[in-house]
Amino acid sequence: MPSTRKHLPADIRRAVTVEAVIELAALQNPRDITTAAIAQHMNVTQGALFRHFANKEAIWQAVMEWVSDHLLKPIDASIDEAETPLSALHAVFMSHINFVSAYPGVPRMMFGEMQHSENTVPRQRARNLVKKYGDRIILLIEQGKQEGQIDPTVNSLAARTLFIGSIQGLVMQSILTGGIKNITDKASDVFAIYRRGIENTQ
Amino acid sequence: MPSTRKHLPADIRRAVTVEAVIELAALQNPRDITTAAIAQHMNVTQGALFRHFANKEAIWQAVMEWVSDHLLKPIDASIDEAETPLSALHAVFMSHINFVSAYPGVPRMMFGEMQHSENTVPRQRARNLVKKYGDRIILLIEQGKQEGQIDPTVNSLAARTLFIGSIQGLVMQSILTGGIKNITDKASDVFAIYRRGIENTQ
DNA sequence: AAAGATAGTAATTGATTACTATCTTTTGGA
DNA sequence: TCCAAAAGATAGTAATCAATTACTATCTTT
Repeated sequence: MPSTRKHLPADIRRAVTVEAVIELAALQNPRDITTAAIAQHMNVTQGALFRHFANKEAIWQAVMEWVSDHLLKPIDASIDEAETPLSALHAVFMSHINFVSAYPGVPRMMFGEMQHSENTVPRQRARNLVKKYGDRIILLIEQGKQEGQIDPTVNSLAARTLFIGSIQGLVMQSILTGGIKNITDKASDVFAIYRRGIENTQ
Repeated sequence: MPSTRKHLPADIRRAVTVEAVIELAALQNPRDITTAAIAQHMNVTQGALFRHFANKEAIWQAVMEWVSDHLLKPIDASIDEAETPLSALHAVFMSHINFVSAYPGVPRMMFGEMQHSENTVPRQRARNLVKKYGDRIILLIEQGKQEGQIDPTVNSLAARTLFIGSIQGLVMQSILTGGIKNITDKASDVFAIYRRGIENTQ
């Protein structure tokens, strides 16, 4: 239960702002979330936002940092707990699906940030997140090859692309059908195909 | 060489407008392509656009129709020419990659249209295109199962999701790296993994 | 309790946007 | 050759947006 106090400490207010943006992103195109809409959603006047952020871009920057933290943390935990590279890939896959299921606005924001032509700070953060994420996938695939679990003839870069794409496909379909809830069920079947695609079948 | 005449017949002018939007979408986020930018790109004043389109949404509608035509046509041709369902899938995959390689702005527009919350006509067209496309994939997969080329235990819906996702993954990566040209090379490796994932290995 | 610091309000600004009203030029057929 | 209709130019409008300003309320420290 967030405090109903009117005056919040600056760091709390910034966190509340980030939450507001993430919640709004689940309901509408992130690109046309106005500062007025953000402020209204957190019961504050529009001008108050600029007490805590230099400009709107700074808000997006904070949001992307939040996403980076909250996606990578459970994923790294999944990797640590897994016993084999292939089971780690599966765990990462499911962690990721759980994340986008909990925060449906996030993939929409990522798509949006990527499309920028100018290299804004938020976009750099988004790119950086995807890169870090991809590096972890590559590492697991290489480990899987070494341990004989993954076919050595598989192109690791292509496997990484397909891994990320498989989640994108699930997200896109959930956007189409409207429901992001049953995404978890379908995820298993999709990963099963992916797994067959890279697994070593000697 | 397009005519350098100032006054063009209405149907030609509409076609030129669609082309302008598609070209601009390759350079910037489709959402913030202004009518002024479209007009400037085709050497016309902004007000002139509204001689040929009732409003901006009508422009997007025309663009989505163009996309639908120009994507489905070569894909249907690929399917007709192919001899087996699996080779048809491969041909469709490559047709699609060639298309997004030729018109890098199109996937960006599709992503953007999908994210709308309101059900605008352009968004409906986009959804409809994805549905038609997906139906073709499902059909090929089912045929492949019947002919024994594709593993019958594979979930067809999941296979469709992964097929579309694989292309999305390639597009996303090309957006990240900036170059959409070498996407064709990587595409083969990605499809190879996908193929392994669904192929019948009796 | 006084005083300064922090957080929020309400109103306003300039810039940008889609769209429109009016005038001008071009085009093609009689 | 002339003229009406089509196409484009010019010059607006109203609405929206991010950002700023002057001021007020509320906390915290001494």
